[in-house]
Amino acid sequence: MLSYISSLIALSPELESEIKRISKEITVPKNHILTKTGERSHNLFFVESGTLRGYYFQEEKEITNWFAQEGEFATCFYAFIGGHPSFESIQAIEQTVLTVISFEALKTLYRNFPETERIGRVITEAYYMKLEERLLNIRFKTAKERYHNLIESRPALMQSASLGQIAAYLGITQETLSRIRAEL
Amino acid sequence: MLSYISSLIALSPELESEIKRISKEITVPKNHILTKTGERSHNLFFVESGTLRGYYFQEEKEITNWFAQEGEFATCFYAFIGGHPSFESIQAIEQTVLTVISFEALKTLYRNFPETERIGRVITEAYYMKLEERLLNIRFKTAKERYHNLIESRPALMQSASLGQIAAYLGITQETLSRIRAEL
DNA sequence: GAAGAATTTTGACAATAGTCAAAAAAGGAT
DNA sequence: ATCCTTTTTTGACTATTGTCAAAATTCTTC
Repeated sequence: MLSYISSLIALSPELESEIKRISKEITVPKNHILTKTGERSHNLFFVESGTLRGYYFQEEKEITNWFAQEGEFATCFYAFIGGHPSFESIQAIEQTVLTVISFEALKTLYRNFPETERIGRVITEAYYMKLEERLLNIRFKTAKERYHNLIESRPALMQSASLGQIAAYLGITQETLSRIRAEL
Repeated sequence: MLSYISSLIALSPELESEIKRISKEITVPKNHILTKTGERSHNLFFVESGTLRGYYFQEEKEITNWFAQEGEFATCFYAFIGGHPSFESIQAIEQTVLTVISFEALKTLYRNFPETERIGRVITEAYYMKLEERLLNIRFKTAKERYHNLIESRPALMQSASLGQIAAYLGITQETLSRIRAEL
């Protein structure tokens, strides 16, 4: 995480040691749940290796909303920007190494090192742009195109995520995805 | 705009007069273009009455990306969060009364009245949640459901926006929308 | 108010994606 | 290795949406 952050802002030795102090690295096994729907205490995660997914329930069914892989930040974004309770759960879909910072610690960091506010902005921006891109994709591309896009942009996902998770993410049924896959 | 802002943060007399000083109300006619793709100087708009649309070109075709109506903020959001050049254009689709604040003035406002940062956060949040909702809609609802949703949530849009604009916004073709409409 | 432009509707057809049900394959635990 | 569970694939059929072309309607402008 530090090397990623240092690509965003200048990292003074004091700031670096402060970030080290408030963050901790953890390793979670496959299927481990990091955040549950409705939870009020929030963390910002940075994926060092492995994969996380964000999901929630809709009409009894689990809907996978996003994936985060190596080098990406992940959090319940709605809670991140608004301080609301999380409406989605976050789960590791394979063994994952994470750096964790609590929202409280992050706020204190913003106060003591104002230049770190940029981190928050960059996360917001990245989240928003990804969402925008997905919306365009789904509005104007066929399921097949979206699937091939996903393979290109996140090849590693194909190993770790299940068909059902990928299908929900792409907004299609499992069966359709299975057929698209068989075609090649 | 002031009455909307006062619902978000306490509005001291000084802050109120400062906002009045840096913002100006303008009236633009139908089809007037407020922001062009690629522009570097940006404004935040607040719609007092009327309707704006954000759009851009993709493969020669104009794609309507969003609508903003009475009581909503509108801007090229990507530029708003990241300070990038605008990738979309903003146009009034009917006679529209707007309050305008430039990004520069807004930054100065943030500095002088830190409580106004909340405004930026609320705008970000609203934008993000709307986008998220749209993505869910389009992932799991049929064109018909999405159209009826839109009628419910923005009845006034049906008068001011053209069929093609609404169709692009919903991610369907004009013909399909026309047929959905005819069914009732 | 007529001519021309733009927008909307309709038709016929094709392609895409969904549904429900069952079979096949893969993964885990004992 | 075998049984059990979960995931993935396949089949048959249906529903939804897109495409291309033309007709009808509405909106502008002179």
